[in-house]
Amino acid sequence: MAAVDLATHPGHLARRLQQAHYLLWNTMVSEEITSPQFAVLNALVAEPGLDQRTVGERVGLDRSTIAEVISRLGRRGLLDKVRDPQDGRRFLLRLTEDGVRTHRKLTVRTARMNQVFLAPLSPAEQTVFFELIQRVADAAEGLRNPAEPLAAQG
Amino acid sequence: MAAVDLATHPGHLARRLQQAHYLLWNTMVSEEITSPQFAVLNALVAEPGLDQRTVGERVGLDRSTIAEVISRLGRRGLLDKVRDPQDGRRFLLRLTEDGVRTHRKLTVRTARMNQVFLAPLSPAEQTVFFELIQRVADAAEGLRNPAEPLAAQG
DNA sequence: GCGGATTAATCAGAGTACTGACTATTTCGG
DNA sequence: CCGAAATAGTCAGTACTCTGATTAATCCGC
Repeated sequence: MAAVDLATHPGHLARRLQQAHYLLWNTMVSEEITSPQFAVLNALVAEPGLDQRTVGERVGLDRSTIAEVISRLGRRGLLDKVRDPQDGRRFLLRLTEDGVRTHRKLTVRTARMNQVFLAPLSPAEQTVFFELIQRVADAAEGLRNPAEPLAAQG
Repeated sequence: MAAVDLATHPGHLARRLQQAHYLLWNTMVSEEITSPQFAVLNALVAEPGLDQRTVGERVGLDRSTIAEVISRLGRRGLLDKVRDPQDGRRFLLRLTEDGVRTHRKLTVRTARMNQVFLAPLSPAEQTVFFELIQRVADAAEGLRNPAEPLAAQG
């Protein structure tokens, strides 16, 4: 009997947390626009004219995934994609009016959903919740991209 | 400028946390066996002979996903699947020797990985981290399956 | 013991997410 | 200015994740 308790495995908890969120999003926010899609809309509201790669960086999606998400949003007429005249490798992204409207509508619903989602925690606990998750995620992302070249190691 | 700060959105944080975990798992634990696959192996070490649906329940995966995960583990010879003679709808699952060996090996590596992943938090913070995530996830899952029929509600 | 409801599993379809290989374009050293 | 390196984006392949529809087997009321 060498089984472990998955409740002490942060990866397992992270997955369960995300699943629970996905479910609530589906019922309280939108069945069409997903959470990552909303994140992309949001990034383009904040900084219109970003290129695809940078949007991915802002919302934490790799080049392949961001390409698919953007292609879906484009098909639904929520954003436009034009070649950068200054750099023919880039596509510049900008929300359509419909995209802006959709973002506005979902922003309200998302706020409501977050309240329900976090309701089991007191305001003080919510602050801790955000802070701890962020610290763990930031640190792990840091392991990925070693900013400074490491010195010799055995 | 109506953009929101995604750092205050638990869904976004959950996704980032999971991605960070995925990455670390890949480098520190296994490139072949994924974290959900390990969860299935673990469930079958704890309770050999479970059926597919129950395994899904234990690890938090729906019927479709668990079917695919199990089919992959079966293809790799890590588990066996036999019809329940008592109930012809069910498949009973049991790890092969190779499956048990793999679980044992990954258990060690997973423990190491969890230490690295949680290193940014003090032991006290780690406890809080687990507790808060679990409470939020449990509550959201509870919204999904109303255990007892609710009384009248306005 | 027949027939409808329930339950276990599969299948089709959509979306997210990664890696590795490739193409197109730009940048920069000589 | 030419060619190598770097960069943006695409494509193929794999895996996870959900929903809704379908199939097969069991359960249960009569």
